[in-house]
Amino acid sequence: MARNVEFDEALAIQKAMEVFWKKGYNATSLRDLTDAMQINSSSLYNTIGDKQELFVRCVQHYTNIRKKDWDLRLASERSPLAVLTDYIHEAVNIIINGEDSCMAVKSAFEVATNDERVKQILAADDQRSNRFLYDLIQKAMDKGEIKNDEDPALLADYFNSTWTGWYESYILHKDPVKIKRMAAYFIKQLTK
Amino acid sequence: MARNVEFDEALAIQKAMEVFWKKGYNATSLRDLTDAMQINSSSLYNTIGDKQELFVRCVQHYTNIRKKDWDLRLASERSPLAVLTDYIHEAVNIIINGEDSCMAVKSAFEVATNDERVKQILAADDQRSNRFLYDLIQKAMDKGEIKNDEDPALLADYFNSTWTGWYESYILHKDPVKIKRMAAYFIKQLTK
DNA sequence: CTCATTCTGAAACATTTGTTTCAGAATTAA
DNA sequence: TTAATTCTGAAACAAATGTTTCAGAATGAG
Repeated sequence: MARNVEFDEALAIQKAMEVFWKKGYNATSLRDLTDAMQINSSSLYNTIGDKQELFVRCVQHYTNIRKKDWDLRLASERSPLAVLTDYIHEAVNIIINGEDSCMAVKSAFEVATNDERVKQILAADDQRSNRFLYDLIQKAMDKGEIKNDEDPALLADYFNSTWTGWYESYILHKDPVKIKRMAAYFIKQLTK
Repeated sequence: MARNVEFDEALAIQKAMEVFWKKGYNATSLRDLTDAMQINSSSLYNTIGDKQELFVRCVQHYTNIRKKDWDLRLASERSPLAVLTDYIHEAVNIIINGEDSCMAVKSAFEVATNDERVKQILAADDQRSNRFLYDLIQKAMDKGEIKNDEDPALLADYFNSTWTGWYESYILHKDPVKIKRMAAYFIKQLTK
């Protein structure tokens, strides 16, 4: 037959994702992308497609990574509450030390309103995040690690939406203490 | 001397703000703006300045409106808790019925990371929002309307960052019940 | 090796972008 | 009215945008 694709598509998607993550969809040009991916635009259009398609693939990639992380944590042998508090502390560290906000959050506000496919991917991702919290809360309640006088689904919903505001706060104020105090209050609410 | 500016600048800013609000900064073109403002680009550049400057003015305008609303509510004769719960219910209605998410939130994620002036304006706005909540919580505690076993500043921080996630949730799931249930839990936490 | 097929690189594409130019219309103070 | 000044409209600007084209290099099957 004929020759195969020369570049590593997975790596190229990873590189493109990093650019989209940092600059956002609309502020990223095709040149920015092909520079980072180290491929020619003709190769891009031959294999992946146009800018929108590439973005969809990048968001997919981003949410896949998150999914793997949640699955790994859920499979842990440790106590549900410990897994949950660890997760929260690591989330705080990512907010405080990360170079950019969560790509899912940024994309929800910039792109999801106009692109149905992106919205679907992010909605599914949010649902998994929700489910992750729900499972941990439920298990922690069963084990008596936290009080069970509240609907775990409601708590999962509520806590799941809480992170987003922490990102915004850190963008505006760059105050690590603020985030840490909110996280501490968050955990205290669960356990007390 | 010479002739005066023909167009109503305040109205033009309002119109520009609506476009930026809906489409975001980067997805809005100068043509989009001049069409909505009904002025020629030469007039725009002569009076207000370039696209960035116009955006700054629009964000300013947006946050000014919010400030007025908070001041009005704080001046109310009603009980602090009633003012607070009313505010929350109205916020929920805006999320559920509004055509777009909060412009301050959208701009924080899309622009504030790259534009120092926008960041400053939004940080100041966030501080006022915080202060608004703090004052109400403090007053409600003094009046014994809510329990006072928690630092009001922490509560204000925490609650202030909570809204943002509700917007994201509504973009992704368009589920009014979800938002209402979170708001109810929110109020319950305060009062119980 | 041959040859059909597929990929790549560089250039070109038409649009759209944000911004500027400038002649002429409009205005105001004298 | 005059004259100095400032605004407006239409057109033009270079640069950047997303996308396509195509000749030739690379590849794998026979």
